[in-house]
Amino acid sequence: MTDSTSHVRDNPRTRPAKAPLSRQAVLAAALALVDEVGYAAVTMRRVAQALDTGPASLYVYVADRDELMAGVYDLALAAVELPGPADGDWRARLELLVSRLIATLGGHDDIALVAITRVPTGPQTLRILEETLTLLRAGGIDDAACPWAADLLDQYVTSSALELAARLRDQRAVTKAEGAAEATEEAMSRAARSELDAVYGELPAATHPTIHALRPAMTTAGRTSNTSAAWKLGVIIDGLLAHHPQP
Amino acid sequence: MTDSTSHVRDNPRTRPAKAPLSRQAVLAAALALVDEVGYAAVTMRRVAQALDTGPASLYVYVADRDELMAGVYDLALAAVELPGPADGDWRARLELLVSRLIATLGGHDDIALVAITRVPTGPQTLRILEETLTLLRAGGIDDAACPWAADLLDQYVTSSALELAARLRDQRAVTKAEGAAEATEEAMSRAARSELDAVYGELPAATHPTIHALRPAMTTAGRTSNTSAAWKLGVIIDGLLAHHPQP
DNA sequence: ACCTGAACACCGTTCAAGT
DNA sequence: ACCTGAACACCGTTCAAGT
Repeated sequence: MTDSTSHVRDNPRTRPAKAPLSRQAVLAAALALVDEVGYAAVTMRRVAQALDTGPASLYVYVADRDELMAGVYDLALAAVELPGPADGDWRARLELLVSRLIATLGGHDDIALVAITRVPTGPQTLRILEETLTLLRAGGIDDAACPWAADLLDQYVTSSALELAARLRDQRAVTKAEGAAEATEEAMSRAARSELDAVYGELPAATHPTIHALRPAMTTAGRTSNTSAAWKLGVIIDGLLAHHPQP
Repeated sequence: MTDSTSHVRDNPRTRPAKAPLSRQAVLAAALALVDEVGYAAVTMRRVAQALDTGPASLYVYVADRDELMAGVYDLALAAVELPGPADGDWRARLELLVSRLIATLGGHDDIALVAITRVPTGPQTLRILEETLTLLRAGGIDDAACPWAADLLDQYVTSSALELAARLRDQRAVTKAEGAAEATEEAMSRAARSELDAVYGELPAATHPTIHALRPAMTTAGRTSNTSAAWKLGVIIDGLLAHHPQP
């Protein structure tokens, strides 16, 4: 559709007043593209195109694609509101913060991949780290253990966000494929899960007795439901409270 | 160096008896390349080159790059030995299994990225899942919770392997940069950590009081040391034992 | 001084044409 | 029947040449 109107958009007279390029504009355009075409498909060329310029122009504002994506990651985190006193004690607030982080990051496709390649250090990341450490301390976690605990929670957030993003991707693919008629959760349960169910379900008891025995549990509940997410986070926090390594 | 001898290697008479192509040969060549040039730099063209053929020939044995890497991932897991009765009770065995998984995957650069994009279902993956579930059951974890617990452990393994891979990459870069004279652990502590230390260390108490207060803990111990890995795994297992969600 | 067109050195994947 | 050369449609990044 861009082609049919390109000579109109290219015309300086009809072009929508093209705001001057800036780092913020580049990051915002890239984040919008992540949502539209997916993380992997966001190329320097496509970002440039969205900004009505050439790819070379982006390098005035970002060092390379990696650094651009790190900026997008931090920009996405700006939408995460910190829980307040009204949200309960430290544990309730920490659980709320973590679930907001997973929902926000997972809502921008695979943007959480940024946190896997490098340790993010943007202002929004630091804002959330500060809050996480504060809540952990309020929970009585040893000062020496707090950074490790925050790191563990971060690993959990990142991998959960990527799992959520994959789930949403599957969901979109299915609803798009089948005329978008059925409920979203229902649609997903057959598509993405059916192949995995087939793998686990057909393993013979002779070679994989435990997987075979747990077959109903492995399929019914779903590996990445909302209840499993809450359960996992509960495990980690209970573990933080229970774990006292031999001194 | 390939150039100087290319006309010799290209000569069928001097070429080392080029084994016939097979899926196993392709996977093995790709795994060797992952170790040599890194996960991101393993291209279809480079794998083909290592096998003295063209990239198109690979598509007889693998569907695409993603599926090739999934095969490499499973191949890498073949080296993981399952703990036996001599290794202690279920918990000791589970801890040993997890640390072997992290060490093995992390030793092949970013190969663990495979487990983030898709849920691996290769034979080696299933062998290890079977053992993990067996150990969890032996530990008294509820049948219904075992798949979730295994999933949580898998998230921990994957992200820890990627952290380890990043640490080893930094280490190699530093030791290579400075004449390879000093001890490896020592070399790393200044390079990869110093920039992160700078970020945390220079945050003012006014805006980030907790990070500021915990500054010594965040730098001294290191975010990804062996002790922190053991601590984190201990937290998760203690959490699995302590967590009993409201019924 | 700032911007960018064009080029460089790559990619994954396909398929017609060969053996 | 099997294999692959050559081509297609892309990449990220650089830099000389323009304004």
